Amino acid sequence: MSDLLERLRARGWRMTSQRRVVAEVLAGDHVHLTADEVHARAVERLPEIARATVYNTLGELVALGEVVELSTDGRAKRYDPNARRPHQHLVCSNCGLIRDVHPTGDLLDVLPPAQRFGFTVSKADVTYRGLCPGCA
Amino acid sequence: MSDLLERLRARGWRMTSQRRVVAEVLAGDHVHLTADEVHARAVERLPEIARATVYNTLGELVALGEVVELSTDGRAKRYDPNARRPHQHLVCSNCGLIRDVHPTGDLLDVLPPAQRFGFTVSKADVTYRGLCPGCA
DNA sequence: TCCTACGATGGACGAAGTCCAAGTCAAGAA
DNA sequence: TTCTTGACTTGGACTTCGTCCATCGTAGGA
Repeated sequence: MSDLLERLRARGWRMTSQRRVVAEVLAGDHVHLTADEVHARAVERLPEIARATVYNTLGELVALGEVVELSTDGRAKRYDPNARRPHQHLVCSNCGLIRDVHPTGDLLDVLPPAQRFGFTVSKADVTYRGLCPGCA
Repeated sequence: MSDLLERLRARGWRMTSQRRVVAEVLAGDHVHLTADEVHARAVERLPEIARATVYNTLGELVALGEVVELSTDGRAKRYDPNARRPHQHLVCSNCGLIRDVHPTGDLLDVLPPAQRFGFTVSKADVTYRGLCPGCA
């Protein structure tokens, strides 16, 4: 994750304790926290950090392409730090557990030209749904 | 759409003017209205209809499998009456236009067992993103 | 060390959705 | 047809998630 901080600094990001803490909270695989969860964990390390700062920082990380935003359930958006390797998501319909998955092949290939209605299609976001081992 | 009303009645739905109006507002293809849009159109036909009633009715239609709920942008949920024929969605990244599309093949096939983490995967929701003819 | 523009703060605000107590009415019973 | 009743509707308060903004603080260059 420190390479993330390096990349951000290289792009002219002013490094503050708040931004560092948010970036650290997001470290890891299969991490899909809501903004409030990020804030709660950030507060443990930096008690004064404001909710608005977390929202601002998450928005910037998304704009920089370092984090992807997902809304799998229509409730709070979740933030996924694994943005550098494209992937999709597998969600448990019962408990909400989310895993990053890598389908084989190109998902755009299965959408024939006649089904594109003249759109220039550039990506496909897939949410696989089912039951996780614990809920099945 | 009147067959929808028949199906609902057959399932023991008490038919009220409010429910009828909501069902009528949702008629058609490529319809993807938000709850507030449904309410606005319902009010044109039945001025006293309450927002809560629209939410209740939409929730019931979803529970009955007659309407699918989608959240393509993390903002308000949208309601798609074309629930009887499985399909996916193609969304314009610029203006938000949504079309129903039918990809070829089974989208579950491209997720290898090793990528399922023990989940029982039952469906795949796909959002294709790109630019519509008007925005390209 | 000093400056200053960029970032953080926190409280108000807004959008989307839920909840609930009280009133209304669809549809079966008589 | 009228009666009855439980299901449905109403509207306003409330919750959650997120944004905005005026003011304050500070990272990092001079």
